[in-house]
This record gives sequence, C-alpha cells and structure tokens, in this order.
Amino acid sequence: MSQHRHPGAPGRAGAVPALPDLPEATVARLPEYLRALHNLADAGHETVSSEGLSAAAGVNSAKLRKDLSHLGSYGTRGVGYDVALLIEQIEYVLGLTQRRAVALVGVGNLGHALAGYDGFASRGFRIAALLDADPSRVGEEINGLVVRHVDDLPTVAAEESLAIGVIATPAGAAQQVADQLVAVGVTSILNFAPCVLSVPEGVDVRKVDLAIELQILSFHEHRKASLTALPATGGTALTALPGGFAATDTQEAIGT
Amino acid sequence: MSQHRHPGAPGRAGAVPALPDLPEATVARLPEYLRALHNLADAGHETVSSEGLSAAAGVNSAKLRKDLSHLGSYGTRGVGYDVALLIEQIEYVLGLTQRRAVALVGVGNLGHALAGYDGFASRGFRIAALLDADPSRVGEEINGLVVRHVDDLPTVAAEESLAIGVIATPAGAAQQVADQLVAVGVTSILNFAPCVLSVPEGVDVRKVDLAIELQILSFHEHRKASLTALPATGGTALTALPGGFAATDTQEAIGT
DNA sequence: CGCGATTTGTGCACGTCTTCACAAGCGCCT
DNA sequence: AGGCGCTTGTGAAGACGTGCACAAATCGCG
Repeated sequence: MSQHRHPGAPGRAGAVPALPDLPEATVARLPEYLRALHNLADAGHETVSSEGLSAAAGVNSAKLRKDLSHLGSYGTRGVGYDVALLIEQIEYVLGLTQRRAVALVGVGNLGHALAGYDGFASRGFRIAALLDADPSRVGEEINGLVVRHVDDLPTVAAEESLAIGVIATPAGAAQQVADQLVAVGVTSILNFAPCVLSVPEGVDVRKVDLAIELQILSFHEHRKASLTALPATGGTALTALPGGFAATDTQEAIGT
Repeated sequence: MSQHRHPGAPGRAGAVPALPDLPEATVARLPEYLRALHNLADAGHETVSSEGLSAAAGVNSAKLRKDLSHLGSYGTRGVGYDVALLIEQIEYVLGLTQRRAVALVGVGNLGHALAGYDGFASRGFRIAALLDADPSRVGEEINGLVVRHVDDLPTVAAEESLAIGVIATPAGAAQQVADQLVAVGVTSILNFAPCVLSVPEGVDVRKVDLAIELQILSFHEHRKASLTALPATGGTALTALPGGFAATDTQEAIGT
C-alpha cells in the first residue's frame, strides 16, 4: 500500500480527493511544522524525530505526533519522519501544491508593507492584484504591481482565479470590500481591519488585529505586576471595594 | 478561602489587587468586546444587552455573558450592561489604565508600517522607541521618532519603562533581539518574525505570522474545493491518494 | 403593589484539545 | 537469528472551552 505517490502532483486541478477531517487546532499548527521542516531540510537533515521536530516548532512531541497521525503520517518507528516526504504531505494537505492568487485591498500604511512582504511569495502565494478605493492611489506602482481601483475587482477576478482576499483598509471600508470580494467569488478572507465582518456561509474569514495582540500582552503584564506586588504575607490584605472601582491605579511599579 | 471579592476593584494606591484568573480564551475576546463597546458608546448607547454586544463582537451571547461573569460583571438583569462602566471594567482588567510603552525593533518593510500604524496609539499604547540593527537605518525619522541602534536598548530602557517589545526583524535576527529585550527587563514580546523564540519563564510571547494565516485559509480553500468536486463523474479516480486518506467520505452538511 | 416582560448569571452536559503512558514496530548490533 | 534500544502511533484520562436552558433579579406599568 505504501506506493510512492506524489501527493502534490495530481496534474488535474479539478479532480481533488476528499481531505481528512483535521481538527482546527491541528490545521493551525501544520504551517509551523512546515516551516520547521524546511529549515531542517535546508540544514541537510533527511529524517527527524518527533522530539526534534516538535522542539523546532515550539510544541510538545505528543501533540506533534497526534497531529501528524491525523493526516495518516509516514513516520518510521525507531527512526523518525522523512523530512522531504513530510513536507510534501503537509504541503498537499494545506493546498500549497498550487500557487494561490491573493488580492490585496487597501494599500495604505499596512497594505503597502504587505505588498512588499516577501514571505507571501516564498511560501506559496502570489499577490495577483493591488486594489484601493482612493483614486489618488490608483496607478501607483508597488513592487512591480500597479494599484487598480477596487471597483475593477470583477475585471481582476475574470483575469485570474482569485483564491484569497486580504483586507487592509480602515475599519469603515472593510465590510463593503468584503462584500465586493464575496461577490466576485472569493471564499477566503484575511482581515486586518479592526472590525467584525459578516459574510455568507461557506466563506472563511480570519482576522489579524495588531492592537488586540498588544492588549492581550498588556493583560499578562498587568497580571504579572499584580502578582509580584504581593508580599510574602500571604495577601488577603486586598479589601473588597464595593461599588466598582473608583480610582484608576496607574501605579504598577513594574520592576525595571 | 474563596471569599468572593470584587475582582475589578483596585485597592488603594500601592495595594495591587489580585486579578481574577481569567481563562485564556476569555482574555483573547475581551479586546474585541472593548472595541465593540467603544463603538456603541460613540453611537450614544448608554446600555447594551448581551445579545446586542455579542452581535457587535461577533460571538454568541451565552459566551459573552460567561466571559463577563468571570470578571465579576456588573450587568443589570432586565436591562443589560452599562456601556461606560463595562469599558472601565475591561480596560482595568486588561491593564489599559496606563499607557504602555512599546519598543519596536526592526524598521524594515513591516516595521515601517507598524511605526505608522495609528491603531496602537488609539488603543492605549505608545511607541516609545524605534530600533534597528542596520546602521544605515539608524537616524532615519519615522512619524516623529528617530531610529536608534538596537544596541542602545539598555539606554532606552533606562529612559522609560518598556512594557512590551515588538519584533519585526527577519527571522535570523529575531532570537538575538528577543534576548536583548529580555535582558533589559521586557517580559512581553509580540513577534512578527517567522520563527520560534525561546525565552525564560515568565516572559510572554505572542506570535503573528501572516503567511501562516494564509496557509490556514489555503487549507480551507483546498477542502472546500475537494468537497464541491465530488460529483459522480469522477468515479473511482480518487484512489490515488497516499494511504491515509483516500476516499474519506466527508459528509458535511455544507450547502453551497 | 404586584405582575409580566426582559435579561443576566450559571449549573450542566457536551465536544474539543491536550497530555500521559505504553504497546507495537523498526533498525542495529552481536 | 535474536535481543535491545529507540521512536512512532494511539487509547484513555483529564483539562478546557462552548452552548443550552432556566432560575433569579430587575424594571415598567397598570
């Protein structure tokens, strides 16, 4: 049964077999494994143990093994995983065997940076179009691509098959852009605008919000500060102040 | 033990109250609630029901109520939540009552955009320093801040109390930068570099990887394509998959 | 003043994810 | 060939997160 088959070379793009049902948590980690595997491959490793790979990916080894087992993994007991084979496997499952076209809407501050980010190209994606609603930005050339007006989206979609839309507009414009993307058939959206998008069933949206990340970190800072400020006396000195919190304690005496 | 105390009530200056132990999942959603609340406040709402707020934040209402209950919430049955009070509550818990200083390391493509991103300032953070290892970038002025050399980090840290470090360098430099940040006392790091950071216990790291987000979307695109491509025409042509997941009959009730 | 409409807060059951611990399998060495 | 050490794959248990459904609490109104 272990026929040597290139998972990622179906030749036909239409006849795609059903994928295994992967837990979302597993899917979210596969790209990390993939990156670690590429590093290992570049370093000349032919095989790697779950221990080694998990360390490189920043997870524990049991989790890694279970994740890989979900995709019918090809490890060898006593040896480990074949690096090249595993890369193929994961790239196939993630659908990276074809280079997917990305439309980036909003070439402001962030969009500009994204347009120039080479991490996209190097990991299986191709920015197929830059779009903006601001006429004064249309025509500008960034990284070899000319910015077009967002209303040209249907034309762009007709030229190539857009797989993913990236929204890097202000929050106020995001929903409308999302609607336009959906209208031309895009079913996956990466949203950098700080707002909730409503999309029809079947469309996937992932959100990245830089400020939210900072706020989560802020919480942990706050918590750590409140812990280190606890003297060895065991606390309980904290008197419950009824009626909510009146004062803003801007004093946190974080250790330098 | 287990005296029920008011979690949100800060004691007097000096006596830092212990924060309630919030589930991580809850913490991750609080910023979203906060943003929705600010929108509501701007729109003139004084109170909001869990139904209304949850819709604005993109979650279901039971989850929202449970989340808020964890911080000893102050809703009124039959009425809803007081918007202003809830904002105060959440901002306190997240530690946003003080404006935290952020050091941004790496002013390349992405770092440049982050330096100009006004979402930081508008949501409780202040970029206190821009740093880079490239001498040719040192001295450049971005958004009113002069780029300094990363080796000046100790000096910067002495000038102000840095709360959070943001790494926007290439992957190769990230670990070293992280070490430098930790060395000057930073205990929270937001990492945009595509690599795993190893940091001592007590230091929190959150990672944002744009390519990973795209790859996750790519998986779902792949899966959706494999589902819609299943009509009887294909016949048995899909046995070609390597062992694990040939003919996995995914019966998802997904419509279109 | 009491009643009904409304909405919060939460106990409980369920599903998902994580972690442990170990049998099964593989290669190597004697 | 046989045994030994190493590593995978996985069952089972536990931790965590989610969603339902309803009692408790509050307001407005007649």
